Amino acid sequence: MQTIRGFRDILPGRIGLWQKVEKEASRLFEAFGFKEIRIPVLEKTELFARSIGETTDIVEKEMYTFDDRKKDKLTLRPEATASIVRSYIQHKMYADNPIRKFYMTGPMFRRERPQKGRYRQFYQIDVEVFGVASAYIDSQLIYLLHNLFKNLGLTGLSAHINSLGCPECRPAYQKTLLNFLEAKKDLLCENCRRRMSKNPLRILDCKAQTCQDAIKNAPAILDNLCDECDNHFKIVKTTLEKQNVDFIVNKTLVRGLDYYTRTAWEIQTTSLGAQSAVAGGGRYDKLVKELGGPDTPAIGFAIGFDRLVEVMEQLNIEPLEPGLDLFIIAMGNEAMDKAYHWSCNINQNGLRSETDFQGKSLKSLMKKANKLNAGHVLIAGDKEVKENAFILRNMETKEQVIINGDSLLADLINILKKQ
RNA sequence: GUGGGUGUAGCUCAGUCGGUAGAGCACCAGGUUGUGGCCCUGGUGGCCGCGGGUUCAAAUCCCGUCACUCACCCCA
Repeated sequence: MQTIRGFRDILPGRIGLWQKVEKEASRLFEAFGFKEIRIPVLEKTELFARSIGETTDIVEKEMYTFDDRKKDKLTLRPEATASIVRSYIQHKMYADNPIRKFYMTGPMFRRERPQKGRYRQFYQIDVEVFGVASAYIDSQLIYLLHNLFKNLGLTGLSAHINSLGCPECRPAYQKTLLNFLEAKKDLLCENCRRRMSKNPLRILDCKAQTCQDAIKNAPAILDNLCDECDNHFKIVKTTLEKQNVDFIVNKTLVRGLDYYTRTAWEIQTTSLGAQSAVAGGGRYDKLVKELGGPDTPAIGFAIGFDRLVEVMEQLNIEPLEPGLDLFIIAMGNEAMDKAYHWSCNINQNGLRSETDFQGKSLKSLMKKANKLNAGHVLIAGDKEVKENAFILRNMETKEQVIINGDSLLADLINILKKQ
């Protein structure tokens, strides 16, 4: 038996970086006033089809969709935004306070061909803000990402930003773009010719060299924004500059989901081959209304957790690896019984301790203590039990002290807490 | 979905012309009857990814399949 394609176990030996990220992310997000939200892994297919877009690759061919026993069409979530919007609307969160700031972490599912940094079950750290139209929040989210990555010790990342306009200016721009493309139609790849009718903006993002050449002088949405969008984007840029967040304005950054408006961005890395996006986000001012809620501006981003961890591994960033405060070596039945109760008691006091019940030799248990990275070892053999005096060894300095059995727990906890 | 590469011990890998499997690390034990990291000695550990075919004989050649991996596509 083995995991199915594109699915994987993340074992304890490699969990340190995951925990480090989770800890720092929730600390930072909470500081900025975000609240954790937890949502289901399974939703009605319709939710994703309507929000992500019927003609996107995700909905067309990447979702895990099936009929449940009552013939409802269900889908394992391919992303989190749709579900959070659904939740916001379902619980009428807009009623008593339309401004909501959420974060969450969890698995997403897309049936793509796996490769480096891309799995069929992958994890995202997701942040969403509802009810704030101001460009400052766009800037703040990018700032937040920048800081999270900086705090985690990441280097070599770059933020690409763009504006996709809004329903005021995008239709006119699309017409301009289509006019331009019509003349170049024969030069475009098959895929892009298909895109012309469905989502012409995406052609700008095509990686095919022939398409890149063909659209070199294509009109950019950035040059065709309405005044409000233009102003919005300017505030995002100047705010980032003031906070010393480096960014690159990338006119061809389009992003694959239909719901984005105005600001869109991506954090890219060069260390994962073709999978360059470590995080991506954007504004989606029309989605809440489209899904049946009140007209509410919204914006969010997602971090590719798996990718982030892989980048951290490449940079040799230290994982979170709590050592052991005390390893108790017990030899003989009576000692083992004592060791068991001591260990439980010490753990209740917030210290980390372990003991071994296999009845092995002192030497092999010392080796084990060493491997567990124990700060101290308590030695309890027949002799110590008989004399009611136990040996506490500091594994780093090799100093040993005798601890009387009567006050052992209190003394131990005292010594260990000082470390 | 398309194309390439790779599957041998827990891990990293070697294995010649087809002759039934090896190293380093890890693990266990001993060297030290009760003291870790270094060192030395020994030991455990293999359906050679799985299934089929060719052959007297297959880790080795052929076909299929599963998985991993890289690129395309797309995205996080």
